[in-house]
Amino acid sequence: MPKINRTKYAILGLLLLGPMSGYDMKKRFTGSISHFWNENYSGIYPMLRRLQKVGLVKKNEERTAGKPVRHVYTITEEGRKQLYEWLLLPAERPTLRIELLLKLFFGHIVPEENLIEKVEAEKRFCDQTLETFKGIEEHLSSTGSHKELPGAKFWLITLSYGKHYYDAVRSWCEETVDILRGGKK
Amino acid sequence: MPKINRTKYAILGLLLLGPMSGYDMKKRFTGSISHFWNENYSGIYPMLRRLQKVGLVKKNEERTAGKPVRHVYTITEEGRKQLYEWLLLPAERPTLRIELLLKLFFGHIVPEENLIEKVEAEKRFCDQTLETFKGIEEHLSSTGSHKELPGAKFWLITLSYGKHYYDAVRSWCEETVDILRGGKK
DNA sequence: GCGCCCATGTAACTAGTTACATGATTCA
DNA sequence: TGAATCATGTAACTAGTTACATGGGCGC
Repeated sequence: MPKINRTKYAILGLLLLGPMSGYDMKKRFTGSISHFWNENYSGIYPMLRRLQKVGLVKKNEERTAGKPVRHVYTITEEGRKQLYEWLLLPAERPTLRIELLLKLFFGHIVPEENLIEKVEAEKRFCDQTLETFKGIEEHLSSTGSHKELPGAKFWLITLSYGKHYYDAVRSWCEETVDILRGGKK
Repeated sequence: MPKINRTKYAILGLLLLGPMSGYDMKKRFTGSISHFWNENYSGIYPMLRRLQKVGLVKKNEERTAGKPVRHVYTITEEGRKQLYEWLLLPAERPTLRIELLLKLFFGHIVPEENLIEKVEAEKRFCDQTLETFKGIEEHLSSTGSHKELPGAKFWLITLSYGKHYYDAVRSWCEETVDILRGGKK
């Protein structure tokens, strides 16, 4: 089986939220969905052109005085259909490459203090991310901006995944620091 | 900053466990460390040659009657030094691309039963993996094969990460199935 | 005047996956 | 006799990252 191009579907999917430009998409990928997906400009722009060429999206140019031209894309019926087909397929699992664990696995040759630093950095990252999630949730419930999304439920589900995940990693970090400190020879 | 080649260090690191062939390495990558790292033959063999050429590993050919020649590699002092330098550096975080979440995020256009299936498949995967971990742990404690590794402690730490992770995802799956079933319109 | 935001994109590179290619031995 | 394991590797492709390139507007 050849590898499926997920950038294509990530882009088509974003267009379900409404017409937008490549720049808008990048903002989404850096924002609240960054904890489970990301794309760079160098993936987005060429893909948008390709999708336009084969008729899965339509382009409109928006001109506002004193601002750069915006290339705003809309999903077509055919685009929607192909996205739908892909959504039905089983989700492929990512092959993990967790550098932190690789470094810990070979950790017996470096000073333990160095390992502890790494684990604590990871913990700080978890804390930060969990804070961000809290902020997003509050923002969502207070402003009622869930109307922006056609499926706020699904959006909460992905957020919940993040919470479970970072909570788990966070407590692993705590345990691990204890082991590393306590188990000192 | 240019991207660092982690395959290089994954291979050098494995050689800390003792001399081995590319084939042996692949077995490790498919075995008990597969939950945090993987490499394919197509990454391993060319890298071993490259590492040999620059003197980070040494090759010995082992001939056994009736068996293919084994190319057994050993890490050199210089290899160990370079690995050490890399181990000290902060671990880079992977950019996540979780297809399941992407599909759920756009899930409002497909039948919910299809989404539930995907989440349940994920749960089954977690259960399976957790079972495997249990097996590994038992095997380790019963046979005392932890002597095989220079740092059994670190090995348990990586295993524990996996347990935390899959436990968390597993309970997220349960919650999510409930939401999807209960929240039916 | 500086830096950030808006907004578009390309070029060059690095990494990663899959398919291809070969062939002996061992075990059921 | 057929599948699995041992054992090596290459070729072709796909995906992903970083650096490069440009330029106006806005706020401090």
